[in-house]
Amino acid sequence: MQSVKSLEERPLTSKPAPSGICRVAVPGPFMEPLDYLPPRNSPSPGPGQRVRVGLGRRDVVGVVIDVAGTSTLARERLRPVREVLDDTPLLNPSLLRLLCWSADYYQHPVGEVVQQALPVLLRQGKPARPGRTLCYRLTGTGREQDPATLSRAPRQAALLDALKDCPEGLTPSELESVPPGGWHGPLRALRDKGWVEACERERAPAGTAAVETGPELNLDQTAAVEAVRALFGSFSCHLLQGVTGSGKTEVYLQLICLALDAGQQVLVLVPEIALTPQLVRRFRRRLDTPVAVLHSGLTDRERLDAWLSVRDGHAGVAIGTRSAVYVPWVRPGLIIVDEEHDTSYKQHEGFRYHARDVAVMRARMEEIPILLGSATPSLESLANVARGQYGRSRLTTRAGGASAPRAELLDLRRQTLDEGLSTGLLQRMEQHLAGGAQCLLFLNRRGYAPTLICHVCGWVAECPRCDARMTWHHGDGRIRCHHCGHEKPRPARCPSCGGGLGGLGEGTERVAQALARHFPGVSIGRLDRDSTRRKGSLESVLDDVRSGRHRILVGTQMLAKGHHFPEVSLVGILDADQGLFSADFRAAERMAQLMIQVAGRAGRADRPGEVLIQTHHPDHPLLRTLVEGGYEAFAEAALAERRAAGLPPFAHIALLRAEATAAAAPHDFLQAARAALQALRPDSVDIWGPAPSLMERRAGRYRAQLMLQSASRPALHRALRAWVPELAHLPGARKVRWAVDVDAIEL
DNA sequence: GCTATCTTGAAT
DNA sequence: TTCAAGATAGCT
Repeated sequence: MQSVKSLEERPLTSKPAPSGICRVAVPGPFMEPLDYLPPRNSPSPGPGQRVRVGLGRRDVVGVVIDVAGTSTLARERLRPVREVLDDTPLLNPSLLRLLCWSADYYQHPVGEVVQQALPVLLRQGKPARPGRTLCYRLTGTGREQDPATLSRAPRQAALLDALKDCPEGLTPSELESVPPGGWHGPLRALRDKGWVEACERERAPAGTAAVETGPELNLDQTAAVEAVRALFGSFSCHLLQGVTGSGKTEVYLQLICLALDAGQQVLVLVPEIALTPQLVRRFRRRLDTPVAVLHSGLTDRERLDAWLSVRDGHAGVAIGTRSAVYVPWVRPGLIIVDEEHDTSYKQHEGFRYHARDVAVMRARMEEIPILLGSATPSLESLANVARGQYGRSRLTTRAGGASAPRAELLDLRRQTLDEGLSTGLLQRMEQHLAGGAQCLLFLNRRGYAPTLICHVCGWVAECPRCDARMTWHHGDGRIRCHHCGHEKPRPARCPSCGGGLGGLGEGTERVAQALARHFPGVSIGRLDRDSTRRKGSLESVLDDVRSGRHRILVGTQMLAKGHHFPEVSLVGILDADQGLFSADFRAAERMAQLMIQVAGRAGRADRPGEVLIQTHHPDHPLLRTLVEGGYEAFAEAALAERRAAGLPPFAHIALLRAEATAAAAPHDFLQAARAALQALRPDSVDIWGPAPSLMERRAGRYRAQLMLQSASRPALHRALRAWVPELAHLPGARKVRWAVDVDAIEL
């Protein structure tokens, strides 16, 4: 383990003059820090230290951003800092800079931005010290046990196995993810045997031993590692484009090891769903350093401890979801963003930042390389490669030499459909099943039928709160709105005419039912949010597919994440048309990414997978390009379309969104906002709207938006900086909930 | 003239 | 965001 130099030992930023004015980021709608006088009886705090200050008639916790000589306000109008909460800076200057950049770029109040980068306990003013948490570890006898002897108690075996990896013990929430279906029982059994004991843990010891070494890298992987290694020590952005199963994670691990050897820390960002216990375990087994995990499932205490262990330089690796991009560190070495195309990196409410983009800026500020990995990179990143801004390495070989699946379009116009399944697809499934293989069907629609309709009068079940139809769920006999969560029992008869009701269209439930009819005796698994709601049920469905019990698996986009099924030889995409004609210009990109990701789940070396895509538009140019040329050809064509239409990444957009229960309020406010913007005469910025949002009414609120578009990023931001601070004072601003969404990804 | 509710402006 | 002063509606 490299020498650990804690933040406390680092030289402080220059000592502020005692008369200096503290500029403090406080929670509230302030685009700039507020000015305070130094505290009366203690030394003046410096940048990065938390302070308690008076704001109105209450006390709030803020962070000193910088110390200035003067204030725009008269000195006697300033209040002194009430209390300094940190002896040393909690956030270092480069992180403060990143936070200020973020606040400006996303036009969000700086105090809210800083606040959201802090663990909850620090936001509340609690001391920045690690706590002690109850955990469980193996006893001496426990360490001598072989999990294999517990074959009759698989959950105990899993627990034992996990505890062996962590000599310092596991906390209850870490145990949560180990065995499927609860850990209390198995843990009790292990404690009764005297193999496990309770203990208190302050933090993981400095040196954890790697218990596994990685496999030999192939040529592509080696080349990728070398390409990124050459970039160490300065800013550079590199795309790792690797088909599913090509071993991107091994490249990450090798690079992490190189950075650790050089005494540096590594930050790894993953999409929400990808941060599985298996991934964390793999990292812990392979790396010679504590691995701090940061995600929303932690308790406040655990989150603070993980955060501090990175900030103090204790953990060499931090792996986390979106908000981890703001974790402070002391020896920045490398940032990795896995599945960089994933839209969950963009926060969809409040401070609407894009963690991947912030990560790139962070790498630039820290002067370190950043690696973006994906099998299906975003068009933004591919455009940056084309412009020469990003480097790129490709991984083309799949594990075990599996070849890429063959894709084919199935023209639905010449097919009879049974519950969304064409004869052509059913026949092909039969062949594959007869050959002993498995089939996987993708339909991005859960429930039984997306519409419940009256066969007599045409009445359809609509959500009372949204401009949307309610989806019929057969399993529990209810109808529910997938947009707001509203649900009720499925009416027995048409409320309008008393006629009989039926389902229009297909969801996964209905397709699974139809498949059961077509393939009697074949076990069918379903993978969607409904079928995996119960804890452990996701794992049990996956196990049943891997063990071969299920021969057919039908599911939603959950299929696209992480699980590989080597025995699957046929992938059916039931409805490719959804993404083709959407009003959202990113729909096609998302559909192509999903299709490629789902297709990537299948196949093995001796039996390449086959992908059948059902469509009513087999001549659609983008779809054809995707099928004939693969994702890269698709991306090239899609980028050409975007360029011709002047859309991102060839233009930059920002949305002003507004919503209210009163139908006219959003439009009126946006109209005023538009006028205000035009009065500023922004240079080279186009204004579109106000226009109703794609689904105008949602959860009882009417929604509308105004779009700003510019080919020039500086021009767009100049306009935003002048305009956004005016918005709150506009007539009607308090009658709506409004938000600025810079680089909006969903329209 | 009273209270309950809404609107508005300000916070350093 | 949170707070409170001022404005307004509805009522006794």
